[in-house]
Amino acid sequence: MSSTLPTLTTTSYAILGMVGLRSCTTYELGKAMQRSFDYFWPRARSLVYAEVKRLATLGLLTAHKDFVGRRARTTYTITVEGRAALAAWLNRPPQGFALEMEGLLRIYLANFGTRDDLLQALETMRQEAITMLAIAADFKQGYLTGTAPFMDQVHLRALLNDFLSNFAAFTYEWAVRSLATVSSWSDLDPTGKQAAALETFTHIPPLPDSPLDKPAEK
Amino acid sequence: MSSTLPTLTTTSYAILGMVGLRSCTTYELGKAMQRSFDYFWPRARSLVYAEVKRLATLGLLTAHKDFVGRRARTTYTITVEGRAALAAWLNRPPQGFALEMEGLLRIYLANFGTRDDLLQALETMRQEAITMLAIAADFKQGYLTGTAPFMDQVHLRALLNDFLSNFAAFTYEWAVRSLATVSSWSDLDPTGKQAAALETFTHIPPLPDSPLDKPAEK
DNA sequence: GATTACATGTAACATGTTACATGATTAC
DNA sequence: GTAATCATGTAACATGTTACATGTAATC
Repeated sequence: MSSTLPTLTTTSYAILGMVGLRSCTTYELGKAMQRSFDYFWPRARSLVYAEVKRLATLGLLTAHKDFVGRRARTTYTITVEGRAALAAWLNRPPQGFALEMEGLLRIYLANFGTRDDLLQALETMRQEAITMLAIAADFKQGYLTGTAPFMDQVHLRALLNDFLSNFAAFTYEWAVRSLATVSSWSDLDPTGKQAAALETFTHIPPLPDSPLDKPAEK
Repeated sequence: MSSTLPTLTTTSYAILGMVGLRSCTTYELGKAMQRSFDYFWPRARSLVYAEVKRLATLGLLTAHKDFVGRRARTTYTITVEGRAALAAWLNRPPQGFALEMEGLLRIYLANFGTRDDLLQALETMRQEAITMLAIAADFKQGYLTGTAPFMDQVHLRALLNDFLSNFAAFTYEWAVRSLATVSSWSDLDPTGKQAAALETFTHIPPLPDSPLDKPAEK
């Protein structure tokens, strides 16, 4: 025991953890992944197949094969070693986040295109925020009516939903006010737009003035 | 002219656009990329070298070689075709966004670890938000004092900074309130925590009730 | 003149995605 | 019984990262 594992990726732990919550087939896993992780750890369904096999090889999952007609399928269950690996991972500090937003890149480079291009990009982002809000509302519904899976995890899921729904709401509001600003322009020429823009910089939220427990410098 | 280009990636356009803003060497490009794109299109510096060559081969950039001592270096400049390619790209709707946040995954799987693990993860996220706020504050400073590069783009950069600084502020506040919640627990056991959690679901922001201009369905 | 930091790149590798293939089940 | 959709997977490919290698300038 306690041999050092070949380094697993975050995705490995994500999958290991999902199986830990409930034994399931690879297919269910792929589905659940999309339902649950899409907004904070998005991965293609096809990844699951390879990863789950690797985890089984490492002894972190056990595979149970059965048949539907003549077609095989595999159900995976977490092992004691799997739980230990998860616990060890959770004890290490998390990686930083990454945000990829082509829409923002388009703002950065907007002056190579037109005002209408920019409006279009902003509108697309607004639509996405709406989609995300709708999904968050669904989750809310599920938990409030008690029909959501893993009701015993509400206290944790609530933290997540707080983040995700407010992220969506914030994005929505930003898109709306940006659309208003750009709509008020007749083109993307800087002339006459600087003063108002500089003014908005004064509204950006200040640094928190009393860090709760900033770790001591060494 | 107008031959269809072999499909360029978003990263290609990001690089093409940076060169468009100002001709520069590959090294400067790598630096600038990190300074500018890190929070909405993060990529490793080493990518630039390969990509810039490809763009030159396609005729979207021109390369100018000169020497520092006996060592060659290359300065790139955008071509007319490069500008056209950028404009065409800006006219297409942007890809959706992707958020990758290991910290949120750890919340999802928190019950495989301890309360302290979770507090640690939240604290790491709070620190990251602080870092991001500090960077946003620097940009603000640069623009307000007029020392920032590309001052003529303030009207666009202001939209970006609005997003990024508010995203950071939002994340900071979420981390603080989540830390408070988890601190009030003695462990991660669900017992006695559900009611309060369900209550928070009632606070999630509602869907906007009058979409501005939801595109007509077909 | 040795050490360190800046500048310029390459190669090997890791990770992830798209497109396809094909069996089983359901709806008509 | 045939079309559509669900379930299960594989292989080829695209993209991106880490680690290294090495020249040049700055500093002391």
